[in-house]
Amino acid sequence: MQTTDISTEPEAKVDFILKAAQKRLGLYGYDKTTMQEIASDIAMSKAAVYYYFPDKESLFKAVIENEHKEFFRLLEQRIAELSEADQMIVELIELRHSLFRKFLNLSKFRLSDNQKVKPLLMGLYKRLHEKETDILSAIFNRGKESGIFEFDDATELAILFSDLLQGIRIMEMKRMSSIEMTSEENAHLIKMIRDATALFINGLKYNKLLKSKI
Amino acid sequence: MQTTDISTEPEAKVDFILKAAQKRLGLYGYDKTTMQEIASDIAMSKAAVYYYFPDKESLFKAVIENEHKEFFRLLEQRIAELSEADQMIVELIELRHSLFRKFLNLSKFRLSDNQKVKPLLMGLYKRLHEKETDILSAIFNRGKESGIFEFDDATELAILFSDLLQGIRIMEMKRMSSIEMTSEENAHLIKMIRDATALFINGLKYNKLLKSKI
DNA sequence: CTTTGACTTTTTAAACAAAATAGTCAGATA
DNA sequence: TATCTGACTATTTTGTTTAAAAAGTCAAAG
Repeated sequence: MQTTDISTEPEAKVDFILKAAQKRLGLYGYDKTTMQEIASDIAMSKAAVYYYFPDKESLFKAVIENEHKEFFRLLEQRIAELSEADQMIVELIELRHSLFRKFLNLSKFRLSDNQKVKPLLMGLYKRLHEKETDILSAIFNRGKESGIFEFDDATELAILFSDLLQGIRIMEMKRMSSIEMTSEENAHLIKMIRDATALFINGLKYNKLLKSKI
Repeated sequence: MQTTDISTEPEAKVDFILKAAQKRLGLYGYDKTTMQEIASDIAMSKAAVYYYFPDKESLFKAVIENEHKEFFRLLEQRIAELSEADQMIVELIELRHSLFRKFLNLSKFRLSDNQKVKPLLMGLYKRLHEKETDILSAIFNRGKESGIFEFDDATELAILFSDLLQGIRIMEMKRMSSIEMTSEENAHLIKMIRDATALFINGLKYNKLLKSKI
């Protein structure tokens, strides 16, 4: 878990700690990583870590927020390169899946479900979900304007789609043998997500055809 | 919780116990109902209940299997009265939703998640899921034959649809304020299920249109 | 064949002690 | 001054024992 040498710039040090924390968090989850371990990974004392972050919760919150920010940055960049709404949705689910994989253990909050951390994770997930549905709404509306989709309420539709994807993830995780996700399991999950997405998109297109014929 | 008088027929006595157990199970879940309570509810001694059922697990297993049997009996009866595949699917999700509501506390296995009961519940859920996907497969195939649906693999499709519905239920439950489900929450859940189903069906119809045009 | 009260066994819950980890701080270092 | 550390305290988690509750058994009775 030892990472390369420590940067001396003040700003970069924070990033350095974040990166170390991210590794542990992604692999073992909140409860199973100690502040001492993170400090040791980057050859710092625990107290030094506390110099940059007031407490464990803040550190992990920063890690997750960082990751979410990166997700949305990448997503908006990729979407900007596309013109059709259906392609944008496909791009979104692919990127969203990598984010999910990165924080697999966080999603598996059955084990190590510290009652104190739950509100934090819930809050962060809620924000992610909200921003995701905002972007989805915008994409759906774009599809409506360009004349390939038809529906009533873009926000409701976005929430439904987002829930549906999360639901598929949860169901597939329940089937998983151990804590870890094998590559077969991952392949199956991403296939289900793609299939569901394709059907969903086609449903919206069918709605459009129905309306056009009237 | 006192139920009316006890039947004296030997066969009916089993049903009587099952009914009493069902009430408790549906309301409080496995861990929070004792054999003594069930016995008291129907003015029997605990030992008498044990005369009919070897242990607690068998009793509750019988309760759930009973309910599943009833669900499939009703479902097949209703389906037989319909001619179109899309209508059948709608009928299925409505009936399935009432079954879900009946055993809400069982689904909420966060609280009172006795590690010993989980395998039992998992096994029973698996069987329900399998039979449900079998029926769904048959319906999808019927829709394909009658020329309104198009897809590759009916079984995969059925599993996807069933997972997707269960996922929506789980997501909605996570949003629920307390243990109980308010009528607003129920209304929202059934709306999401209906919307998702409608889109799913339309997706299959769009696939058919695409194929026809080629 | 069915039921029961009294019984034993197993499981859950409470209380407490021990170990691990989070978080603090005065002083060192550069 | 800003950064860092070892040694410290406070809190949380874990393990252990004990008491209470619930599961499960059985000889005897109706």
